[in-house]
Amino acid sequence: MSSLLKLIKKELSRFSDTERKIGEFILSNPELVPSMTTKELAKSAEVSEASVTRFCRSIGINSFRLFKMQLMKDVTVANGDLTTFTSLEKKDSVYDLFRKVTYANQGAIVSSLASLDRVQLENAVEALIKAKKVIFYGVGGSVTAAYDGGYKFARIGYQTTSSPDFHYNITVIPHLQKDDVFIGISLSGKTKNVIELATFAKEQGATVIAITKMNRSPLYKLADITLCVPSMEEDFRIGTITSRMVQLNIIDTLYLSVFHMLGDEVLTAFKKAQNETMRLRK
Amino acid sequence: MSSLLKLIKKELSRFSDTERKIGEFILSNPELVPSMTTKELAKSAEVSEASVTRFCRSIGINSFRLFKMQLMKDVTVANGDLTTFTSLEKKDSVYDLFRKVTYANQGAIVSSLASLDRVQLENAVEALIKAKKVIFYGVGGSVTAAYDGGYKFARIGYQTTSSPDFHYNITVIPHLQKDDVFIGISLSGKTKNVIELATFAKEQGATVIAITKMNRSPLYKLADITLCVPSMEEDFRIGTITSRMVQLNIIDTLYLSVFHMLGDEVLTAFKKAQNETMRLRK
DNA sequence: TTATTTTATGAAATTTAATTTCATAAAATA
DNA sequence: TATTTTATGAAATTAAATTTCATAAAATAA
Repeated sequence: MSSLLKLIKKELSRFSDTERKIGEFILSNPELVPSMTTKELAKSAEVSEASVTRFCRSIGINSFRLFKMQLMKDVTVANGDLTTFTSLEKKDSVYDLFRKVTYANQGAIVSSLASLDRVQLENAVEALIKAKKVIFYGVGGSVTAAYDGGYKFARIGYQTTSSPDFHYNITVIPHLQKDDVFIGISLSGKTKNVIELATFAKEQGATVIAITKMNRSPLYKLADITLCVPSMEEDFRIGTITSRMVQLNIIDTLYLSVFHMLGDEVLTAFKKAQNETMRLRK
Repeated sequence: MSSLLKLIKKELSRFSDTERKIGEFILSNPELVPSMTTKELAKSAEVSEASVTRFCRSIGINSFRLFKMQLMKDVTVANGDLTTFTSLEKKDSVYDLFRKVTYANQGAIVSSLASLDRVQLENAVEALIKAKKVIFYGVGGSVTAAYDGGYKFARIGYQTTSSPDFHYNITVIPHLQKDDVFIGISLSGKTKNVIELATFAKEQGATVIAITKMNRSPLYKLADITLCVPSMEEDFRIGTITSRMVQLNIIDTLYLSVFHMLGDEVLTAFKKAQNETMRLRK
């Protein structure tokens, strides 16, 4: 079964009556939905059109159109043999696991196409262009993405910090200026430390960007700009793995966009660093 | 190449100027089109919206919406051969860049299916199972992967280090025992610091695992076990980005495999940590 | 060559689809 | 029991795709 259908099935219990009607219709007619309109689906599931639109948001996908795309992709891939992904089995060989992880990571990255909002992304890039200092903050599994962001943006001339140390960050945040940026990374959006520092950064006048799931979490509400990652937990072990990939994919995009926009000035410095690396290698 | 793209290519000569503009844009950006509107595509190909609609008819598909569906299906399935690689253009919008990065990352991950050797992978997992201490070491862009590895393996009870500090590592390596593991991460396999520490670790009797490109680099030759990442650098900016994803995908696999094999004993500790995280969140 | 018809195209109008707003009723909380 | 929050559908709005219509260029006929 496709990852999207699995997700719906899992969330079914959390849904309201209306949402459940929609979810159940989709689960029993997955191949029909990609070519339906909101109106048709609304009629079939006996709900309003508005509820269909809302349903998509509720499972972390930005629009009905993207939802259909995602669903179709899932259905297509599952049929095409690639590696019909079922969660981990006792008897899996190491190589089986490799294929499953690869497949899951790939799927997660692709599905971020559906969760990330275009306007929010544009706003984030704009905010970063204006900033001098950027703080990346995440804890636990999100430290990797924070670290990666800090490294990348330092390379193109930003003052960055990306320490997971809460208290260190408290000493740094007061130095943020009006146009500077705080990027809080938390899958759930409920991580206390992240929320506290984000709030603190906002008080200093910095722009707060959140990289988190699309739910009504505190971090989500608090942030000026929200970059949403898809919520997809296949196997609980794989779940935590794939979310990191998606965070990194977003960081990559921010970096590349800023790089792209800053253009030549950065490029010179970049090339200089590259040459020096080459030289040291000899 | 997908059947739809093939068709367009074949018909190209028959097309009018306007149709050719559209066809050419689609051929050079197949991964972008499925999420574009007629307006966007019209603008990109420098034609009118009406012409986009007509183009679809002209190649025998009844509506633009169906055309996109078809194309997406094709692109998804055809993913095996990602030889036609995206490069960045001056006029790319932020969202274009996002789509390209996503596509590139996804492609890189999938292509690691081809570069990673099954036996080497099995050997690596076996070595890790036997180890108590694991050192992850990479510099520059590879620090992210090293850090991630350190974090993951610590979670399942290993003694790990993953500092990019060369001298710190020199003080740690002498404590490695016979079955311990040193994982050196370097895309080129030529990074001096990594080679030196790997050599040092090997002298202590540790097993050296390299995550690197498949070339005859010093690191490649020196390592006991080599986990190869595909070498694919189209655009030099995207190149450095995607390589990190592949490294992480391999780390993920190692982690998951070891987790899988260690089984229940680790699981208990894992759950304990998970519960505590939940509790602290409140 | 010149007049007439056909074809290709973009601008504007129309139709269709999706989303948002707003009012209301139900549920949760104080 | 009063107040706030949440969930929902109807209606309004916005966005996307298609069709119509006018025009200019090419093809054909006189």
